[in-house]
Amino acid sequence: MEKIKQQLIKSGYKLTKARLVVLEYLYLNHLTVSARKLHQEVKVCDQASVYRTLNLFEKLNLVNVEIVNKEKIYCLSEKPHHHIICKKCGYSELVVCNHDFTRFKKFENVSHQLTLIGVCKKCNK
Amino acid sequence: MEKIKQQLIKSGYKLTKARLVVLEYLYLNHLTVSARKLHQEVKVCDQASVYRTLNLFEKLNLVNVEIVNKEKIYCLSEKPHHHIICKKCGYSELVVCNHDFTRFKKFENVSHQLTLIGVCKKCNK
DNA sequence: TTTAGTGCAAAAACTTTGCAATTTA
DNA sequence: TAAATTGCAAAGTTTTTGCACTAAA
Repeated sequence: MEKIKQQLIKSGYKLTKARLVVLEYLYLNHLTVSARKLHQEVKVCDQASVYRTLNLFEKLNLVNVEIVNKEKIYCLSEKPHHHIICKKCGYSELVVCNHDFTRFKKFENVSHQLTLIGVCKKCNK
Repeated sequence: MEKIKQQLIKSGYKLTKARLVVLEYLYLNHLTVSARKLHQEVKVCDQASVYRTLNLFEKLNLVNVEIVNKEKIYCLSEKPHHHIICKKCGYSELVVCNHDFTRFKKFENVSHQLTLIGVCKKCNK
């Protein structure tokens, strides 16, 4: 988390309350959050600020965006990992990332997003 | 494509003009399309029908949804494949899928979405 | 003190919905 | 012909924006 703060500063952005709150929220709940939910739960700042913050984080590649059940969800990309998500109840677990998808003929700076979607055994009873 | 049509029929859905057009569009342009663009280019049916069709296809797992540059993009999931996409110009290529991400302790019926995002060498000059 | 960032409220963009009319099987 | 699907127009959501005010460095 400190590292991310440093990166924000280094890139010329200020460490504002909105950014710190969103960052902390993503850090603590770093499984899955949509912008809407994040704003509902973090009442500290305006929704516009939540969106602006998430957009900034996205631009700086601090977060990954995925879609689950028609909802954009955000998570910190700090540590390489993925999620496996139950499409019925939303339960999710981290999946360690040990993939190397970086070598391509015509592309450089390649990063990857992997989302695993299934049904957890509880829901599948 | 025939296989998909059969699946629609078997699931009790009618082969309407809207569905055929969207299906064909996805088949021909099966790299990346957003709902908006799809509707712009396929002027045959109403936007509501495009959305309804894409939602149906999504429910039946006929398409995958990913996010690139804040845009939901759809592609047929018929053949296992992924995309590598240039985040600057949108240029994309298919990447053959040979991954097996199906075995998990607490999950069943696991499918995966993988998106590779980079910068193509043209843009990186 | 300066500049970036915020909140607010309004606008824009995106997606869904109800219902009468149409189309498919 | 019956049932599913569509178009249209309106409503609902989500996301962005302009601008005066505030906070960070």
